[in-house]
Amino acid sequence: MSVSSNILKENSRDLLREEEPGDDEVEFPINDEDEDFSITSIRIVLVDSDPESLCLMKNLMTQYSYQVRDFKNGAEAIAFLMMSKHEIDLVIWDFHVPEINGLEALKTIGKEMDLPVVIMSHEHKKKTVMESTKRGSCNFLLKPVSKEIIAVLWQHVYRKRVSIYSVESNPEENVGLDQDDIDLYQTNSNSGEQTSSYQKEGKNKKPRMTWTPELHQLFEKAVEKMGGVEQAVPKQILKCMQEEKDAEGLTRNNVASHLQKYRLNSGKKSSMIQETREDSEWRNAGPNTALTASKPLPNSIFGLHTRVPYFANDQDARNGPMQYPSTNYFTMDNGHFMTNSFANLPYTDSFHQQQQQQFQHQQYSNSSLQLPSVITKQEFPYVSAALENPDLIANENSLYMDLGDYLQEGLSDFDKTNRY
DNA sequence: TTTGTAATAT
DNA sequence: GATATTACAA
Repeated sequence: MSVSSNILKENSRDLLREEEPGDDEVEFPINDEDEDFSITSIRIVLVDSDPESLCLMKNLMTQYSYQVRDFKNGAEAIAFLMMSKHEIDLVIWDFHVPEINGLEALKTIGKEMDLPVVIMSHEHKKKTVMESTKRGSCNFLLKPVSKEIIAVLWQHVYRKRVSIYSVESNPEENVGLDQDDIDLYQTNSNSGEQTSSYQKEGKNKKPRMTWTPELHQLFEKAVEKMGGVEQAVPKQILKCMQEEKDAEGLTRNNVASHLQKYRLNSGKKSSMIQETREDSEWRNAGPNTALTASKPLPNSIFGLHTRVPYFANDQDARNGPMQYPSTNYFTMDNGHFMTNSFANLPYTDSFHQQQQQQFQHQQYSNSSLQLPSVITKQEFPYVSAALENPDLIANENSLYMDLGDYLQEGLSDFDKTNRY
């Protein structure tokens, strides 16, 4: 652990070099004697037409052990990228670069290379943010970019390297499509049947049922009506539910299974009264206590994703995180612009409220640095390396976009443009 | 037959 | 990992 932070530091020292005109073969030293996840240092191309901002950002990033190659000119940056795309880990592009703005950059980079792109801008008009995100920006940073944010930029790279969710997005379909190919992914949104691979030889499998919040509400109501979790019994619950509403396709087994989980859950609730003192200290730590950052965040399933999840419609999007806390979340980064959708969408029933609490507990609320909700053990060394100098940690630029608006305007578009 | 539980599949 | 399905003992 300390080893990797040392590596980071050492590397950062001699790796940075100024851009030399004419020197086309600029390359970052690469030595990935890839043991477990040996990332020596993260190589970033930074593009911003504003020299001051560029310089500031670069300096800051350098302090965090990133290797930075900066460009004022978009065309040059693209040229460089074309040449060195395999040596670069991440691109940060100012939205307002004149010749090649953020969107164009996203388009080109998306087409020509497989690199995560972060867009930044001095403003955060909805349109700017939306367009960037739709175009595939994996983060949107408001300038001036705070240190905390910079400290965690590595994760975009890390996610990609580990490729947990290996991005299987039919690359061939992507080639040659134009700016207006926004609805590229709309394949089977409404076009009747889907002839998916698992539908071989007429043996269509029974579809997996999902417990929507609505369904669960019904379920809970039924359970309540028959005197609590312990009394209720699958068959009667089912009957009760079907009286209430046409719960078509719902089997007794489904109910039994759900009841099983539900009981488990409610049992846990009553016995899980207390958090450890350490937890509490961590959670209650003030916003500027950089020290607290040394406590590893809990390892869990929620986390940053550089893709926007796919939802069939707005309603699903709102419900999704509750419905599938483990798989369907509206996660964005760093707590600045994006956050889980449940945040503004309180639930009224106890089951979901409980889940919501769990979410929030594991979410940004317990991080003084607005780190992503979750960092795995493996990831942690990189963060801690970056954070080793507490002086660098400041707390500023807390900006929130109103998520309600965002969802309303954005989701129908996301829905068309992004699949998960 | 139904239920509770645990293994198995997604 | 979590959740849904399936299997099976009680």
